[in-house]
Amino acid sequence: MQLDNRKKEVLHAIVDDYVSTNEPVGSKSLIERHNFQVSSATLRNDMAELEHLGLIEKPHTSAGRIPSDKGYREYVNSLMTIDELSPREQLEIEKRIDTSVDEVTDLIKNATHTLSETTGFVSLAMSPRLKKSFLKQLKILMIEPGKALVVMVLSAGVVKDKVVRIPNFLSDEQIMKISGAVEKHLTGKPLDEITLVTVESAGKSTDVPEPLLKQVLYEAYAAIKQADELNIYLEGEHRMLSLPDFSSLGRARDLLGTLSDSGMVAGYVNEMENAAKEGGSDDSFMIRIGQEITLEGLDDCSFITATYNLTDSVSGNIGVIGPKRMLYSKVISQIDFVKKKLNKEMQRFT
Amino acid sequence: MQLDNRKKEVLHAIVDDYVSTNEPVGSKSLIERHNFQVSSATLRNDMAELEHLGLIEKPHTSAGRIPSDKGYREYVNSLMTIDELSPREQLEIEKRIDTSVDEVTDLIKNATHTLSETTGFVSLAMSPRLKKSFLKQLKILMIEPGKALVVMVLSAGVVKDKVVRIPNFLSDEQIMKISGAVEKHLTGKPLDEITLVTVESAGKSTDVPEPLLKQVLYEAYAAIKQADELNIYLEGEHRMLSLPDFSSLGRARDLLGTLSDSGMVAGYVNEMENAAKEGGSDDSFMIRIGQEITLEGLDDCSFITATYNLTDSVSGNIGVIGPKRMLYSKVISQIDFVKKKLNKEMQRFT
DNA sequence: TGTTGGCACTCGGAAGGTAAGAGTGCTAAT
DNA sequence: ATTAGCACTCTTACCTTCCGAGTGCCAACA
Repeated sequence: MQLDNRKKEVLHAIVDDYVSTNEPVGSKSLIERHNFQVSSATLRNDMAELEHLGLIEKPHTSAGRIPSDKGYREYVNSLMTIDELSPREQLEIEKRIDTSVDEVTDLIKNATHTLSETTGFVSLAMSPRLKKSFLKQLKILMIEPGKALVVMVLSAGVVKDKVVRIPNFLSDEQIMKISGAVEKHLTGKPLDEITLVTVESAGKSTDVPEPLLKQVLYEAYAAIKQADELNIYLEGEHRMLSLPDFSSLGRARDLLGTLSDSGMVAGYVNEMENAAKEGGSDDSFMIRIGQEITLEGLDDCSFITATYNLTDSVSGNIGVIGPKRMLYSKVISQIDFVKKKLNKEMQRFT
Repeated sequence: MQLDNRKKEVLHAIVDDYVSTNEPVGSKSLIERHNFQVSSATLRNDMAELEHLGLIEKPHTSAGRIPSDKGYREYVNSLMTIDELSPREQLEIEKRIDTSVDEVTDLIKNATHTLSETTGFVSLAMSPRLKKSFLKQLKILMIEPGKALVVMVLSAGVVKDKVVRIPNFLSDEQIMKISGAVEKHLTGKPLDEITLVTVESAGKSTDVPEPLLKQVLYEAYAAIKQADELNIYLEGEHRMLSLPDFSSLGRARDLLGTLSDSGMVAGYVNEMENAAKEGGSDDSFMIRIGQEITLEGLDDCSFITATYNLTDSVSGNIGVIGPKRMLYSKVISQIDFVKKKLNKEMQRFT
């Protein structure tokens, strides 16, 4: 995209003005508000050019221009500058995140909540991708005949457990034997390398009769697999209703309808993450604008996520879904700050 | 409320018509749609009377009448008849609730989801009130230096746990001692009878040095208290946006804003439950209509909940928040059916 | 070649005015 | 107690008009 400097400034100004006023911006008001040393007619020529390039568009013939998805994209990629949050703002966020929690999950939820409050948009976080973390402990505890609890401690400092059904007549002792054998064989293995076969071979060394053993091992395997399932935390959906961008009930309904299917959103975030990894983009933010988002009803939204790290190999995402008419630089620095705060606090757990 | 038969029929008809058409109903359309053996002028007189009694009201001078909160209340209390769901509908619900889950919590979530889908409204469920359930097992497991897991098995078939911090230099053995002592003293006690004092005295019999012991016991106590905290599950908030009753963005925003504070909703449900218990109402449904609801933004809603039972003494609530312009009898039978299904499936866990 | 002033043109939105329709309350008659 | 009739009210939809912001283009200019 080869734009001369003034055209860049014009696009920049249009985005800024439109974001702050929510009105299509015309050549005249552009002159009034910014210090362009040229006349409105000149800007009109520039704007016609920008429109030709698909960076801005007009809602109808006699209105000003608004940025197109492509225009926002250009703005985000090359035009905007991101500056740090002011100390005030930083303090505000630090005050909000409650870090006196005992589990990583709570910390993430807190961060998500804070992010939604500070941005005024929908925030979301994915639970850490635990596939790459390894098993530090695994215990099967007898709860009552027919019922046991599989407790797993993972390298990332996370504890997971699951109630499982076991054959009724297994004794406490037998369970302990199995538990010990499984733990011995699996400790140190990353979750994504543990398969049903691995688990079953781990149980071989016990003298528990075959079919019973097999059932317990299967349940243990299921518990392990459940441990690396991804959760998503979404917050502040209702805030979208306060934005003029969603003052049409139809849009709002489509948006919230889609967001209510959290599994679908989680899937999309995962796709984004994978695409970013493959694309080799070392940019720390993933940004999708408007129609770039393939989820239904998010045409007027932008999706911005960052990656937090629980350990070197275990990470997750945290970010925001807002109107595409947003203060990108501000929101990005807010996400960035929350992410950093999260990374720092997470060290306590690992 | 002494109403002659025809007036009752008129109110009944007005509610029915208004619920199904969402239009204020006038004397003429009332005649057309129902088999009143009198003229519209007579109905007009009756309606004037009903309005005088505060049971119906008109949005403006030249419109038909709509039921007031009091009118709905009369309808719900004395006018409507509740009939069972058709076999079709029953089947539909049974098909939807996935009962192949391992934990009570998942069952409740499933039921809530189903209820929202079948009614088309917001559904909600409270987790079981575990105060009255007693401790069957309590184990403190060492995870790593400074960190332990408190696992509790409750009489209601529920397993709860919490990661807690403990002094770094406590040994595995010491923790096991404490765990054993606490379990021995507390097993069989209902949760609401366990206090910090109880827990601390339970630890006396160990030979672990005082300040360390005290910290562990405190954490154990905190874990127990956390176990009986109430959770609320809310589903389908976005469905409200599809209802004509909330086609005004302002109303919709207020409603979803309030619902987003799940703690507040949970508190309200609890209040309702307590009020019902004190009132000695043996009615199995709690119904709040319009302004009867003290939560902000729910003026146009009705709140209907029923009580499910996990055990004799452990119960929770499940229900619906919908527009007050709803098919009460249908919704009530839907909730009733889901509740019964839930009660039945829960027996598996206890 | 890029910039500028000028001007005719377009279109959406606000304002105002009218007509239709549904429903009411009241009165007088049955 | 019930009914027919009628004047009155109020909302809604629809039309017309008008204003202003903004555009594109042209001819003149540096």
